[in-house]
Amino acid sequence: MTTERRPDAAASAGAYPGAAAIPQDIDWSGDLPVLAVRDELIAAVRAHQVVIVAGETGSGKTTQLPKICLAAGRGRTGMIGHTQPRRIAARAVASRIAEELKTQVGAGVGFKVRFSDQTATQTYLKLMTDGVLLAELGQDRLLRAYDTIIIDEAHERSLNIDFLLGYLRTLLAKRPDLKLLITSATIDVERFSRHFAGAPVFVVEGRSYPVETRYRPVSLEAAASSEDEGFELIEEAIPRAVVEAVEECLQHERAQGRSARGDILVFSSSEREIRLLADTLRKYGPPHTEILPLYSRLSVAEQQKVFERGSGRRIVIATNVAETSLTVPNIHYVIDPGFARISRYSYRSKVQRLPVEAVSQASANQRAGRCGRIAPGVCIRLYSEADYLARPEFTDPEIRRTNLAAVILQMQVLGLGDLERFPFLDAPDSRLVNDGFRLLEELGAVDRQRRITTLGRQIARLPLDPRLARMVVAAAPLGALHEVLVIVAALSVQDPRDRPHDKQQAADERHAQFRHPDSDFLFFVNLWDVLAAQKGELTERERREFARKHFLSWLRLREWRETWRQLVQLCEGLKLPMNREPAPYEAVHRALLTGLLSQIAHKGDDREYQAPRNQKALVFPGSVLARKGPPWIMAAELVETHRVYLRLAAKIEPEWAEKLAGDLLKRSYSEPHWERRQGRVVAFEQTSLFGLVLHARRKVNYEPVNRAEAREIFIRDALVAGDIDLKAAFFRHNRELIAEVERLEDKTRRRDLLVDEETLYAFYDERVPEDVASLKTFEDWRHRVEKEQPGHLCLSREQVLAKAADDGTAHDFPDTLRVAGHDLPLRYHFEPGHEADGVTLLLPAGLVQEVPEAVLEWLVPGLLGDRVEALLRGLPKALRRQLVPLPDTVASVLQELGPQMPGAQQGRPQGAGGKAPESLLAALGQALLRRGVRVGASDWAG
DNA sequence: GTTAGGGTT
Repeated sequence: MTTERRPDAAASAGAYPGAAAIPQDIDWSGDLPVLAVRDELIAAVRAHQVVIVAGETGSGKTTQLPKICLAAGRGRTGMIGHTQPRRIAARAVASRIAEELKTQVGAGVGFKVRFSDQTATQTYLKLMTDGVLLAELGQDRLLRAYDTIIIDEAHERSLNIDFLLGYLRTLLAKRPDLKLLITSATIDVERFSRHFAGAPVFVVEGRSYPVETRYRPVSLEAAASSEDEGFELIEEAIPRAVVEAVEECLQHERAQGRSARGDILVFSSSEREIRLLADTLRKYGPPHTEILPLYSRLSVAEQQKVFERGSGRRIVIATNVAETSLTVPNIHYVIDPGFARISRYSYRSKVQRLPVEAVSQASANQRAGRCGRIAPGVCIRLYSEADYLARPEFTDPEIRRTNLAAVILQMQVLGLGDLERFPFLDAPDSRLVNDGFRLLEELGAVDRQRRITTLGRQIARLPLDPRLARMVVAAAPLGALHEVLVIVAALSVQDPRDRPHDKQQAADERHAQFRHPDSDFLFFVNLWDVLAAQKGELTERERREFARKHFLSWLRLREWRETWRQLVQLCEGLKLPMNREPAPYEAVHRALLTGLLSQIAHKGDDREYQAPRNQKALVFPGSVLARKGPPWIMAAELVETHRVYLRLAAKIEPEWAEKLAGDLLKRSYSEPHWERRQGRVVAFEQTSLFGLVLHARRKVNYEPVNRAEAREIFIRDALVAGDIDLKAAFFRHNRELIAEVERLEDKTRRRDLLVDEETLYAFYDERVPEDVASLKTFEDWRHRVEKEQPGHLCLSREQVLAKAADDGTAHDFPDTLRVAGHDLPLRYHFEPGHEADGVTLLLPAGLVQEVPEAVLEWLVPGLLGDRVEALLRGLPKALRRQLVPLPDTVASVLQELGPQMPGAQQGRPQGAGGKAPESLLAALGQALLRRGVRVGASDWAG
């Protein structure tokens, strides 16, 4: 019986036992459109490496194609791998096909999704999510386990599907024996065909009922006066139009004379809009009608209501969850306002945006199709046909609007080379690619040259968003792996908290007991600890009851637990040690921060936070930090809806970010200056990360920052200016030398004797080594160098004097004046206008009477010239005219007056013995008289 | 003062 296929299977299958389990006779019963072209498809699969099958819902492609592949002889040298976008579909399809092939799920037909692998050695058809197939690439680069791959629902164009389609195109050449089938809704199938070298396309009709589309554009009158049209549209016009459309559906049904009621599906863009529509319909809609919201985050119990047939008419208001993921039963009418929230990652602001946008034609058609599954339906579009036709044909594929870090990292691990040259169906925007690389660099997963690092390989091994995986790797050395795994697992599944709209307060109160005042993340740890303690204590029934009472979704708790368990196993493989002791706040949050560096924020005015790249953001209202507003926080998500919200946040210290930031941290320095007390050059450092100032003004040692500049400042402000606590002979020597020259400058009333600072700077600059820029390094060096050359740093008089000093200086500017038998000190000061300008005789009080006025008039020889000139200039014009040129007169008069100065003749005591000193004015008068100019006593000015 | 929807080594 089995002999016919044995040679075929045994020849190449080797250890693959699945072939032996394939049934001989395939049951083709069932009235499915795809079966009409069964034989052509079988022939096509045999003849071509790639076949594209386009068909709408009800065509039977999903269940029949694997059977067609079997009939074409596939599944003989490897399994038929069949992917689905969603886990639930993979399971469901597996069980339907298993039934048709009269085998058990987990035997001939199996499935593999996260947390559940129901395949066996004899499995020849394996259903799986596309993510699982991608993950298997890590172990099985050529996908040797399969001889046929079916990529189902390729039109959904998720990141996974686009990556697979690109990869498979490169794989086909290396695996000529591999067959590939791609199924899609009947949209854009030519694209798929072109991508795979003109693969044949089979279009199979759908088994659905006709849908009449009616266009009922929303009246914008109400919105016309408003400033924000979009807001008005949702607030006023759409609910009104929905009420009218519901009325139209009921009229249509009455006109049809249908016996059974048909339900109405209304598409909506957000939970908020669903509430609004629900309220409006309850108020103004038809009576005796059940209004049911439907969205993914709704509790299971509330979602379940949609699937339980009630007796009355129902209007289901749903998000896009009803477009592809869930099939709402008994829908005869669809009302489509034509909007949806579309995720768009902004590479500019690094923020995930969720703008409400007009949906594509493809999406609108998919929505309309939802009412043609059981009977002819009516779809009322709340926009015009022209509007519809003006819309883009297809929704942008995910690869065009998402952060690409994870894909890039996977491609690096798989060694797929240049992402720009990878055969994607749609090439990702190069700016998104660059941004993805930037994030990986921020995480340390790639280096500056964009090569994957060891850390990057660890991150890639964890089935997590790269940011979350980074946290896990960081946690172990910080002794916080337990806490971080609990948190990361929670962050990668849906939030287990239920918050029913009518019991929000009760839910919040129940959740509050697990809260931590500073961290939304520790909520998960606190909850985890309580749940973990129950495991040995309570029965599952009691634990379910606990979850229900505390508004926790049992399903999502399970996902959390299973994710955690998977991560724990992987961490063992990565040799990351688990901490037994509870980790302190700081350790946990430092680990988390490694993944969230670009999602920190600083408190600004009001409640607003300053997020990276000059963005304003608000803490999400559900956060424990929403009211508190600590100065620095980090957030697991930065999402823009009405505003930019920081979701799941915790208080941090900016220093943590500073330490982690590495090369990302920008440092700038200001006001470098010498500090005598510290004996070094310091400056104010400002650190910033992504434009956020972490520390504005921190005094730091400037030497390691800029040694050359610090050294210059040290020489200039410490050594040259002398502002340094230095007990050194050279220093005293140099200081004295300089002081002496400065005194000379005062005496001679000039400022050009002392060499300028540049010269002194040059002196030290030449001698002080380049690595000396502080008191300590200077002294260490000096002690060494002075052992060899004691005078190495001593200035000479010549080095300090700018000009050769006049030898007569000591005579012309004596340091003392002998008066009445005493040598009294003279003080010179050069500062015109100052009280002490000129020369000052320091006279003890007791001697005041003994000093003749005349002595003081003469000053000192060096100043006599100035004094005489000033006196001559002060003469009346008539007299002065006779003395021109004045400088000549001064010079010749000085020749005569010099010897007459008191004390001019050495050894002759002034004012003692001999005649009393002559007054300067009298002597000058005599000298002028000898030149024929008579000056009266009254001619001298003041 | 409130988040479209999927998926995983």
